[in-house]
Amino acid sequence: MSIQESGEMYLESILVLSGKGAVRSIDICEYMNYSKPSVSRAVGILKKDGYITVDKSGYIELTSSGHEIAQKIYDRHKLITDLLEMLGVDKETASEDACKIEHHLSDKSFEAIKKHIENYKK
Amino acid sequence: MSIQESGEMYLESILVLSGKGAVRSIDICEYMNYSKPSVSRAVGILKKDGYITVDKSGYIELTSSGHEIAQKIYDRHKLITDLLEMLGVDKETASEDACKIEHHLSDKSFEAIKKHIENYKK
DNA sequence: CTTTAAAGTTAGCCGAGGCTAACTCGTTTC
DNA sequence: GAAACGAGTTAGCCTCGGCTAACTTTAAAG
Repeated sequence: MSIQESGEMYLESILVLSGKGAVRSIDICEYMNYSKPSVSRAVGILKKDGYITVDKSGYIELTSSGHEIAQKIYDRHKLITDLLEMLGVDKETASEDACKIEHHLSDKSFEAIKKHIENYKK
Repeated sequence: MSIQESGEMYLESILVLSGKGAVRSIDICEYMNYSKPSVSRAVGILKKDGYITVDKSGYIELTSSGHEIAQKIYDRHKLITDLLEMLGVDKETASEDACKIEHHLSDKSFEAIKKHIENYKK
């Protein structure tokens, strides 16, 4: 089965947490504010589908396909946040909106916004 | 219970269909490409929650609260489509993306984009 | 060594929101 | 007036993705 929106959120969270050290399920629980069983199941699915690996000690790492998705979503998150902030939206609202929108932006729209922001910065 | 994303889609569809004549459940089925039972249940919920009225013949109308939500979502749809088209995205992709993003844009971001587009047009 | 605490899993509930199959009901058509 | 068709409903299935309760397992602390 192809990845769902919730799966994208988990992968993105793992990517973010990876930047701060080793990642276990419990870290995902705290970060996403989900219960242990919810995270346990999600981790099992992501593992089964080859998006992450989990070692004997419970440490989680993104595979290349998992990393690809996580990075794609994270890039969208940053881009949308930047766009909204450029338009005068406060950081917090921009990030909240980006969090939900990031899953729904096509590649075409992503590229268009990116080009626009790059031009604007010049 | 407060309205869900799917409820917003139904209300928006009813608004759009209203512009083309009277609206029955079967019209919503065709427009949204959903089965009759799915639409029947959704219509029942929207009615129960006071977003629409359904007369003895099955004709559906938005109440003021239903219309408010439908219009809000439709306005977001148009705004996002406009924004993406301004950035060079083709009409079809812009509309598809807008369809999904429209449910996730805060009032703040909506207003910011609106102001930006208005300035740009001048 | 035993107790405790932290991490993870298993079992099973729930709501949302799709679906099909099969029924009802009203109108049209022969 | 009987058959057929169109619209809507009822019953019930399924997946997704949260949840709690309760269990296991491992490691730390006394």
